[in-house]
Amino acid sequence: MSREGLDTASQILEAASALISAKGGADVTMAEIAKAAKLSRQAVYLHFADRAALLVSLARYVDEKRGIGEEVRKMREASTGLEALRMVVSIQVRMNPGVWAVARAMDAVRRTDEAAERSWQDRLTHRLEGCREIVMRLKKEGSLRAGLDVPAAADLLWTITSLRTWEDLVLDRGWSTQQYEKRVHQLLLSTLTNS
Amino acid sequence: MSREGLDTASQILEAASALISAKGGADVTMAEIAKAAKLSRQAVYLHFADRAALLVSLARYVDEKRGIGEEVRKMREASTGLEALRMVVSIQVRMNPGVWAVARAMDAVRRTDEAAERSWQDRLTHRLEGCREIVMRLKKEGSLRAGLDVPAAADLLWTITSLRTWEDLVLDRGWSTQQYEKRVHQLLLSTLTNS
DNA sequence: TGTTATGCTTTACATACTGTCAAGAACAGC
DNA sequence: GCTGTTCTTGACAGTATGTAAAGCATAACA
Repeated sequence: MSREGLDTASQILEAASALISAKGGADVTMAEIAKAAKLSRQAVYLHFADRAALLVSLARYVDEKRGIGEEVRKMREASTGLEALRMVVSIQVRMNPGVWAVARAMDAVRRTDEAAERSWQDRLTHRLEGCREIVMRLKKEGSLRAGLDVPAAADLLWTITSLRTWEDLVLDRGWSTQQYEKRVHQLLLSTLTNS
Repeated sequence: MSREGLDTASQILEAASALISAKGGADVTMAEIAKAAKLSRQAVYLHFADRAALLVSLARYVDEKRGIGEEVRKMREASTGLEALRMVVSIQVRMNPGVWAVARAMDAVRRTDEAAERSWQDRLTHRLEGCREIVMRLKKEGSLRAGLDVPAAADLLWTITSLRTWEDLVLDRGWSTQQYEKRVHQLLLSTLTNS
């Protein structure tokens, strides 16, 4: 609780975030995290009930650090649905690199851990809600492609702009940031809109 | 090596496949697999060097059992690129339910295991090659959307028809098989073709 | 019929990680 | 100086992977 710097829990999350990003995977042990945070392994358990709880907090921490909330707020205030659509892709491009490794770690444990699964579903439905809003704006503005109902369009927007798709195209297929942004935007336009 | 039935390795893979499908995840231990195959845990290690080797073999086994090779062959012999495009989606619908759980298990271990990662990349590039063939047929037949180059189109086809997208839409978002088939086909048409 | 090779079992062990527990040190505020 | 909080140290139980060694059962072989 020193006046300068972060509290201990945040120090742990910071260290964990750095470690997971560096190793690029979920295979980070509690001992490694503790060491990186310059604490004993047991001290970590004084702040987080278990590994899953730490990861859940970590996901939230990484989001906040990246200022995702602010970005999403800006997107909501876009002048048109079409503009919001463009911004969604832009946000993915800027946020995903820093979020990816931690998200992978979450995804890996969520099958076996109840808390992680709930946290995952929270984030999932939250993003889905954002997609639904955009699609409804498109519809309201007459931009939504004919014969496409709102729920289906929202689901499509959601999966096309997912971290997984980004991972496929950028990390596996080696698309540059510019290529991803341009092509996925075009994909969304031809899929969801009548333009 | 009994005349009737499978050999021991196949018995193990069969048991592992059933277990992973039943539990729907990668959290299956070697002891559980052995028990399901009615063998001692050590006997499993007589047939597979380690857990990763077992999973790699398992992926191949599940593919063969489902007859994926035959399906892909049929798709290659489709009369037109547009027809092949329709068949890709159809294959996903029929194969993914039985392949999904095993693929999840593979995906989970591939970050930490070299053999699993190589096997994963093999399958990945193989499917990607199939996507490239289809896109080239589209181009040859003049169906490819204007301004879309072949590599980019192949990557898009590949990620849109991936197991992950299927998982997102069918398992997470609850799309029915018919909905997935129809909508994803439509998505591919409006994204990749000029129709 | 005896011998041998194969496939499997049993038991034990080394290693690594998670999570728990208890005793004590360091250090703050009062 | 006392007390409460935070952290450390060390130990422990439980579970998983993977290795090793000795023995058993059986089918093929001579």
